[in-house]
Amino acid sequence: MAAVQQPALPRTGFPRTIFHVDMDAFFVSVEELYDPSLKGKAVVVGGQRDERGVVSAASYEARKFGVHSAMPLRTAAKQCPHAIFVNGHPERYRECSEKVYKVLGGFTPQVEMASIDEAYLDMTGTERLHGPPLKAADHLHQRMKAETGLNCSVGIGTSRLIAKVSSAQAKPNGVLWIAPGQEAKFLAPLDVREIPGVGKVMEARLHALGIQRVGDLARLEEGELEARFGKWGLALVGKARGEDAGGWFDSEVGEDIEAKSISHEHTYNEDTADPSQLEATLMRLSEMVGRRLRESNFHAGTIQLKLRYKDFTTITRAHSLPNPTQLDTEIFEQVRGLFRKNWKAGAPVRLLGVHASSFATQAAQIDLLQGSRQERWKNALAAADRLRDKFGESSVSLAAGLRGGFRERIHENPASLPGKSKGRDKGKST
DNA sequence: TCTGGGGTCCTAGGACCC
DNA sequence: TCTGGGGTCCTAGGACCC
Repeated sequence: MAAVQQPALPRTGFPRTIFHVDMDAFFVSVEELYDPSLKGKAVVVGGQRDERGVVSAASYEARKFGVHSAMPLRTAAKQCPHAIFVNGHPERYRECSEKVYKVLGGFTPQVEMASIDEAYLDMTGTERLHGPPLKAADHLHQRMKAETGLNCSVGIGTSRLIAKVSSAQAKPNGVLWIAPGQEAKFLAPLDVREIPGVGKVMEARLHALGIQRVGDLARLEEGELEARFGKWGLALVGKARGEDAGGWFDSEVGEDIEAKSISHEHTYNEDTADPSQLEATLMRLSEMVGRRLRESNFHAGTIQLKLRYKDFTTITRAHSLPNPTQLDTEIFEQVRGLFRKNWKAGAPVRLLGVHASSFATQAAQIDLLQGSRQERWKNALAAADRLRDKFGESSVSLAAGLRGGFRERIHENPASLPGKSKGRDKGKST
């Protein structure tokens, strides 16, 4: 009997079991591992009390005094004068984050670090191995503490959204499981601000409509939300029901996502209008960006300058390159050109940034290596399209995709081929 | 209060092409 | 000669997240 191919179940056809694991006061906890005398005290990580900068993380003790992340350090010092201020140590956090990742990998291969201190796990179908969700989470909790010395909170639900929101409710050091079917009921009493993606601005706009809690969203019609908030409004309706509506939230847990940009920026401790100092900073930032491009083997097609003046007005100016680059000198040349064209000479500068994006795909990189072939290919493909326009879809065919190399053929007119591809017919050629 | 640094995604307008 | 409409790329700015 022939095997019957089962149609893939739609994603919504059965409930997934998603864990969101969020480390508690991560930076502070890591600092405590290095200096146990900090335990139980008001600790602020991010810099010294008189520095220009913001709080990266605050201990629960410091939070009692209103200190929270993103608050200016100087404000934190006023609110909580007895707090201990600690500089951040990114290497330590990265190292601990790797340990966290290893622990999580012991539970499922489908682990996705969403940032340095939080991860999503797809635990669907692991019950035979790990038991029911709450038991698995309890086990995870213990293993995490034993192997990293750190506490975490775990949210469990049928979507990333529910897992994320429930881990926040579980803090600190707790576990919260939202049973399938209970999503909307769980969300309804929460402030709209608890929904990931609703920030200060969206919150204010929703409040202006009389919407304070997630449950209030149900009172508005979908059409009205879409009219007011566009694409976002529609997604919001889904979110209020606990669905992973739209964008990144919809992706499978553990899918590899490539970086889309690399940037570095610097805020001066004191504003400066000295051109040589400013350009020296741009050089340094360009080198940092270039190094990371080469590490990741990316070539950037667009280079962007960021410039913030004393009064905090900020401009960005971008330029796209004909040939994507990963070289410090080329990055610097571009960004210096943008700087010279756009800086109001003499105006004190607070921040400079260098940003690289539009990374070349592998195919485009091959094009690049082969110099003018790129141009001829583009012309050939454009010619094929024009033929199609004139004579119909079947008049021209491209024999193979880019994957196998440059094997395309324009059947009707082989002479127009831009060069020949030799060998390497089968298999990947990258 | 006086506002870091690293990212992602979205919107909107203009250029350009078909 | 005038007109329109869609698609894509580029640029600038801003909301949001950790």
